[in-house]
Amino acid sequence: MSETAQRRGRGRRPAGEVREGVLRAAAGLLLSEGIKAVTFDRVATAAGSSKMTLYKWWPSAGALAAEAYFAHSEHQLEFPDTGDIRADLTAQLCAFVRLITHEGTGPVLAGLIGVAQTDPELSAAFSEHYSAPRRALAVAAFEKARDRGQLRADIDLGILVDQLWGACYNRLLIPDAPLTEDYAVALVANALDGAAP
Amino acid sequence: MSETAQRRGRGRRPAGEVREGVLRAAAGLLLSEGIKAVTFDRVATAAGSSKMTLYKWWPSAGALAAEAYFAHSEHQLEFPDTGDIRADLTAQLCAFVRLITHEGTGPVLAGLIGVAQTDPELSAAFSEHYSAPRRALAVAAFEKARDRGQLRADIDLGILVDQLWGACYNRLLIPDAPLTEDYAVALVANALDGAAP
DNA sequence: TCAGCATGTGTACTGGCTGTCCATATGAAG
DNA sequence: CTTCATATGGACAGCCAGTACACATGCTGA
Repeated sequence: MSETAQRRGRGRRPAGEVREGVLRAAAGLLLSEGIKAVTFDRVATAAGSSKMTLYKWWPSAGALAAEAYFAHSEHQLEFPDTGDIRADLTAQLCAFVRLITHEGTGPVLAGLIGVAQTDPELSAAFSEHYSAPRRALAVAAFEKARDRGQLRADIDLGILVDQLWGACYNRLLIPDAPLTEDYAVALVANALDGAAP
Repeated sequence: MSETAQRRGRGRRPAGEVREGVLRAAAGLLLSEGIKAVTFDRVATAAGSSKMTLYKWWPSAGALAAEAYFAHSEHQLEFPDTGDIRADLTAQLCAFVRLITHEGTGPVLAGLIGVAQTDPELSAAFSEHYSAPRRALAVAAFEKARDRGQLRADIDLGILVDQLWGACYNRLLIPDAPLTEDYAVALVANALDGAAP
């Protein structure tokens, strides 16, 4: 698991080397045992490093977990753009549902969001490196669709993001109802066509 | 703060009396210092009780916090029913937004949902006593509206719940965009009328 | 090439929280 | 009133966060 368990002794080590080892160890713990396992103590032990080093570089265990997650899983950010917003949205949202219903990803993502509620540093890192860029990308795609005349000009595109991805996050975080690809398909239809007759 | 700090000595005490004191102490900690302050240790100390007692009655500190929250704040469950689903929804969602943007409620609710991601007992309690009943109530209101012809017959009403309340929860838990009453109004319009031209 | 320094690193320690064991005071049953 | 079952409380070990201090090593200047 941790191939660099033997310490090299005290003193200074190349920063990048230790940093990479710590992130690898954190990612390993995060993916195998969940967010609760990502503590400074355990990561330091697994990386053959010292807690003091981690405290110097990361403000909280949650922030470390977030960086490890983002570095480990460079998920695709590109938004398909075939010119048909309905098809593009359906494809993108189905892919998103597949991602967050995957056993190794959904709980980890949910755990990160969960800890973010009481860890401001993790919250900031999550927003900066994950949620905000993805929101911006979706809004940009919506703007192009609106310019093509596929979306009404008078609606707030940010709201549309919440109605689609936010709805999925809701079923991930508050699992009172199932989260399936059929759900994603129906979600797109609902959002575009409306619920009124 | 805790008027019953003096212990009555060892031995058995009336269960209801202790239980109520514990819940009061837990609610106090939850509302004043947040979910992180609701630990078995601190609640037991504040209630003048013993940790062992808490372990016997609650499976986790999160479950205790949830029960304290639900018992302390018996939020209104009634759904307005004036016959106009658009007006009723707007009123209900605005009230919801007011509730979760209130300084003393929003962070607490977000904290509970956050901890629920890694606390199965809290997750179950939250679903059973909070989210599921509210979802059922909303779906019931939607069914009445649909029978009145105010909603299309072919849509999944559960999805509509996610698109409205889920969108709000999304802005509560992943605060990349502001959460206002204007937002709630626009949300209802979007959900009912759709985003397509 | 080598010495000195600044910097990052490791050890040790305190304090808080979790989860459990065991003695015991008390409410309830007979 | 006596006896018993049971809830209660104190104590304890283990894990983790966060900090203070000693020190080895990579870098810089001569």
